[in-house]
Amino acid sequence: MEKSIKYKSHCPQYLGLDVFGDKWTLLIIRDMIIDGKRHFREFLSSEEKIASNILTNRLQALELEGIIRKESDPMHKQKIIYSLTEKGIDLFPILMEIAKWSIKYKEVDIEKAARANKIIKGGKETQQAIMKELKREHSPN
Amino acid sequence: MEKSIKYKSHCPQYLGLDVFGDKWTLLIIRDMIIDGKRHFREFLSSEEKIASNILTNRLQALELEGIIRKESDPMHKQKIIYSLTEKGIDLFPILMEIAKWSIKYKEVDIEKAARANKIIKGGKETQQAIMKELKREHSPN
DNA sequence: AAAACTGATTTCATTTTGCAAGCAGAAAAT
DNA sequence: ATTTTCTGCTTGCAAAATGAAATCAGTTTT
Repeated sequence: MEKSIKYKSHCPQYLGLDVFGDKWTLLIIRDMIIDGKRHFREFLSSEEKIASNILTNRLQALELEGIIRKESDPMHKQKIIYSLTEKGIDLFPILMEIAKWSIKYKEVDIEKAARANKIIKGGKETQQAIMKELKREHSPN
Repeated sequence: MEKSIKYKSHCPQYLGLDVFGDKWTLLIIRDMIIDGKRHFREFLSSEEKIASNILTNRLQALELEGIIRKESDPMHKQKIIYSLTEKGIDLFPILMEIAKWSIKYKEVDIEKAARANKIIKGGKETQQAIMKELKREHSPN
């Protein structure tokens, strides 16, 4: 993720990968979209075990990019709720295509594959319904 | 891309990102799929200017992963032709979803956006036709 | 008052990347 | 025939990113 240096190109794939082309960023988005995670410690506890400094760095970058939003939990002054913007929710189709490919070619956990396949077989409508629901869940305030 | 160490999880997104979750890998695939590039020097000449050692590294990893195939050019003994396997061609939908997102949120080159939008609007059929054609072009021998 | 939990920071070793130059071999040009 | 150019690829080294562990100051909970 570049700070705001000049872009190397204006190719659509490059511009996307410049934002989320690394090992962790899309996994954080996955945590939020698929697993409904919202707090720092939840992200830390994911199977892949991201380091806390990297997590902090990515959350900041994602907020700066306008993909997530930081809000303080009204119920717990010290807790911070991370939620997705529309820009973040729109990464969902990318996550699904990655899942599709992995299910075909890698040894994906059978339950997770089943869960993903349900959405894939549901087609565009199912996917849009999920995204619509996500937009409600993640709406500000 | 991990050598063959234990996977951190069997989550579909993680397993995919473990293969192509970096700045360069999908750009090489883009070069092959979108721009029809087949030779080392062609990849080197892309706008984003990948370093030659990184390129070598990624091409090796992609071959090891079974995403690309190396063949020597019968017309030019010293030239090597890199082509896509089915596993590589199946990354095309991911590239398209990334393009879709970038066109919506980033300053994508207008001509490249138009080219991508044509495919997007063509729907699943257009996409499948392109992939079928790619499979012919990239078939071994 | 102590303990546990919050998001984050610090330190430091390891790994990955970026950059520039250079390589041997093959083909093309002179 | 010999120089020049082109091929995929390597090397050396600096810079940046990552990983791991310990630690932090507040805030809740016990």
